Amino acid sequence: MSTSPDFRAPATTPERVGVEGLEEKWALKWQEDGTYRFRREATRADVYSIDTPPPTVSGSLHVGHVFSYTHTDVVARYQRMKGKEVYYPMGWDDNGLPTERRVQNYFGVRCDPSLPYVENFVPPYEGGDNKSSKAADQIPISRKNFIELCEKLTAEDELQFEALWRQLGISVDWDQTYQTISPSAQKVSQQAFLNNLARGEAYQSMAPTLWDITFRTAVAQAELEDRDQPGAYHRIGFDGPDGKIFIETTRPELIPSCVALVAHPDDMRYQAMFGKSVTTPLFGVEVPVLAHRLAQIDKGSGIAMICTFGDVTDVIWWRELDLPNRAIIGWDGRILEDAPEVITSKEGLAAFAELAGKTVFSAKTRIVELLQESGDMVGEPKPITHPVKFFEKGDRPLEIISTRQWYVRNGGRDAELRQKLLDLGKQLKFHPDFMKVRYENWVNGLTGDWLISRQRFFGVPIPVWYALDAQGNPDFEKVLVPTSTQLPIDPSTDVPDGYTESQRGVANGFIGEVDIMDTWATSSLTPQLGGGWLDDPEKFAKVFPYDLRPQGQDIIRTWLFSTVLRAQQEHGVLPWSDAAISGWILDPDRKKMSKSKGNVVTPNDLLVEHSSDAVRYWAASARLGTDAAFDTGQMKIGRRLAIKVLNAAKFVLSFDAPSESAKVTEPIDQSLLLNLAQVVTDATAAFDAYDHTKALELTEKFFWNFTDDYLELVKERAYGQGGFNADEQASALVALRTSLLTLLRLFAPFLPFATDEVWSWWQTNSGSIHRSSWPTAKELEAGLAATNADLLPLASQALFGTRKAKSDAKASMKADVTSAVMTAPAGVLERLEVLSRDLKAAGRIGSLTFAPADEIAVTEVVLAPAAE
RNA sequence: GGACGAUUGGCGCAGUGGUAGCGCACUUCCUUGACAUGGAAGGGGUCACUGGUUCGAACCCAGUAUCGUCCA
Repeated sequence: MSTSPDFRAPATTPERVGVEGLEEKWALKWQEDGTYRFRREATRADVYSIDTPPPTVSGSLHVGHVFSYTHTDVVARYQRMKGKEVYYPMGWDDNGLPTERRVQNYFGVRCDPSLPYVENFVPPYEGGDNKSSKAADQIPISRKNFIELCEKLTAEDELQFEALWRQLGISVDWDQTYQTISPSAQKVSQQAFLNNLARGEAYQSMAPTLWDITFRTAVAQAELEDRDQPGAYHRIGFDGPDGKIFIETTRPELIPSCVALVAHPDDMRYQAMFGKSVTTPLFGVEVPVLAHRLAQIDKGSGIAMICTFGDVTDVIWWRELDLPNRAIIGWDGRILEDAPEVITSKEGLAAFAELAGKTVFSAKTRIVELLQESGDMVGEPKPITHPVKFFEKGDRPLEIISTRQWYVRNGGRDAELRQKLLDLGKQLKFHPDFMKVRYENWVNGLTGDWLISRQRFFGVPIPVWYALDAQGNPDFEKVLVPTSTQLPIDPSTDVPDGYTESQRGVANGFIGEVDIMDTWATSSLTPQLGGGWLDDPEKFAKVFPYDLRPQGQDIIRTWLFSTVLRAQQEHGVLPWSDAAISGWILDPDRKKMSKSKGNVVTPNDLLVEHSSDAVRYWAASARLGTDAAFDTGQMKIGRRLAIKVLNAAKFVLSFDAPSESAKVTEPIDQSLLLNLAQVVTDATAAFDAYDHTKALELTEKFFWNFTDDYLELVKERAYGQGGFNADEQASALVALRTSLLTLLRLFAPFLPFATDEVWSWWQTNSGSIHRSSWPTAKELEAGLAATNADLLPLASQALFGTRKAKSDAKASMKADVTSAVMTAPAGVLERLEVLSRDLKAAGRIGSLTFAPADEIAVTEVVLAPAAE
């Protein structure tokens, strides 16, 4: 049991203080004491819940992690001290491609689902260099073996992450962890999908799909990025009724899949051609010439060939102009063996045979030769640079192929849902507010539903089977679903109700869906995963909707958006009330730090070198949404601050505790507490507005004023020297201890190690400072005369005058002054005279007189002869 | 090309209408009994540019430039 903090409590201070070793000591103590454990008996109103996007465990630890997680932790600690029961779980994102990739490189294996499981499989090596190794050198293993290795490696990675967070002092409840691939996560993910399906929010569709040929998987809009690539315009003639029509294309290899030519309806050059037909070169296929607003008059020759499919504009044309599908690119990125049925001529089939089986690249080379031989191509290819769509994790251009995929409605094709999501975005409080625009831009820019099928191995299976008809062909309209109690399932090994395993793949039997879900389909459920949606509904009711979602600005369109979407579908509400967006870490050249640039610093070394409090100080000095420079200088300041806190505390606590009856009677002491009360008020307001940097700045500024000026000013009185009586001494002691008690708590969210260290010297009956109460202005101001507030800044100016006089005289600050005259404007002079005795003691001034003048200064200083 | 943000002393930043601030670095001084992992004093900026509003602009408005991020 702990009691309220008591400034009179006796203290035991160490001989020497330092920040070394505090991390190990306190991380252990907090763990033993369960300092950050969530107490679920709290009411919902008393809970503050945080939904942190789980870090990708297979990614490397990055100083950016330290940065943004500190921002969140500062808020968590503040809220805890405000009396909230903080629910701060930690998840591990071990689901998906990054893990697959890392396992391949780390163990030198790759997944081949056709292989059987091998008991006690030993991978060729462990601890790969994390560089991409050649697929040919990797040993193929079964899906089950592969997944076992994924799980083994992620478990190791999780331990590393946890150790770092503990060392950094992130106040996570380590009893509340979750993974995005664990059985319970799979259950949540599959249940949410089945709910989507039941409500008509999930559907399957045969559609042109952006396809990464390296990963052999479909890719969603959120995972796309444009990259400028070299290409070349090939000028190619199509035979028309009135002679040749020339197009310029970067993809001549797609001529066999050409379904039409298209020009802008206003383009005068092609008015006469609209509605007529032309014939494709080499393949002799008749295709129409059509008009569409998306054709660019000023691009190339102004008329383009529509293929199925060369780019996303082709997909739009294909859809809007109702064109046939003549796909020629397969899942492996090679030209299909069979030509489209529309190619019937002997010459056409012969030309296609030249391309069949080739990669897109080789097919392009060959068809250019063929076109040049036939004279259908004019001149040489004209090099250009143009934007090409890539999978953000891929390194080859995406192709568009037609496949059956599962989709989740996201407002991209539904104005009503889109508006609903925009409205929810307006309700969500972004910090800083301007980040909201990124969400709105994304929602407004959605062009289609969310494709969630992935043709990968390590992930959450789409939990459905399909019935097979009498011929043994799948009937994708007959979707067989599991019951909730069966989850999680793997359709490739589990069997739907009403069937037996022997019916798998046979006529009138069933087959399992082989695809897994997009990682976002699970990651968008972190509120549900972390809060116990299915397993612990009682807890879920206490933490959902959450109070805070902290995250980076880069994942607003992915993580934030998809989480809002799923919460809207499942619960009809926002998943959180506030979103705190951290900025980037920039290197000294103002470039974003990233592994590929080789400018990343290892967080562990930083924490050891500067201390965790110091690194936290640097991170906490950056405002939300603002990019911060990686700055070890700022860490050194943080380290100095932490040490200063320890030393100042040691000094204050070196005096005997004042008696029960002691009161703050001296005007300057009252002024100190009144000024501190204002800091408490302002810092609290700043925290409530998610402006932690302002709270830190205010506290820090006051603290330096406290040590540099106030401590010096009342030192003599606190020692009971210089002719002060016991009441006057006691007044200083109460003020000193009360201030320290308050300052420690104001600093606690930023410097959790140093502050709890001091707390343990002193508040031995009060438990951890991190479970103590946040200070209030009210408790400081009680019984004080508000009119004294102005004295502290005046005292600082007066001390400054004294120091300047000594500094100008090149004398030691300790030098005795025989006499001096302090000047100040008339009204101020009376106030300063109140401080006369403290000022004389602090400045070692024998005789201090006061005189009116425009400015506060110390003049006519007569230094005592230096004593030998 | 669009959206958003930034531009303040050598560096990193604060400052949203009333005579430019902080930290680091720099110069000089002080080894004082909490702290040399310290302290004191000092030098250094026409607040990116151009217009406008205003008695008054780093701050509000319009435009320009440069940088960054996201999206095309």
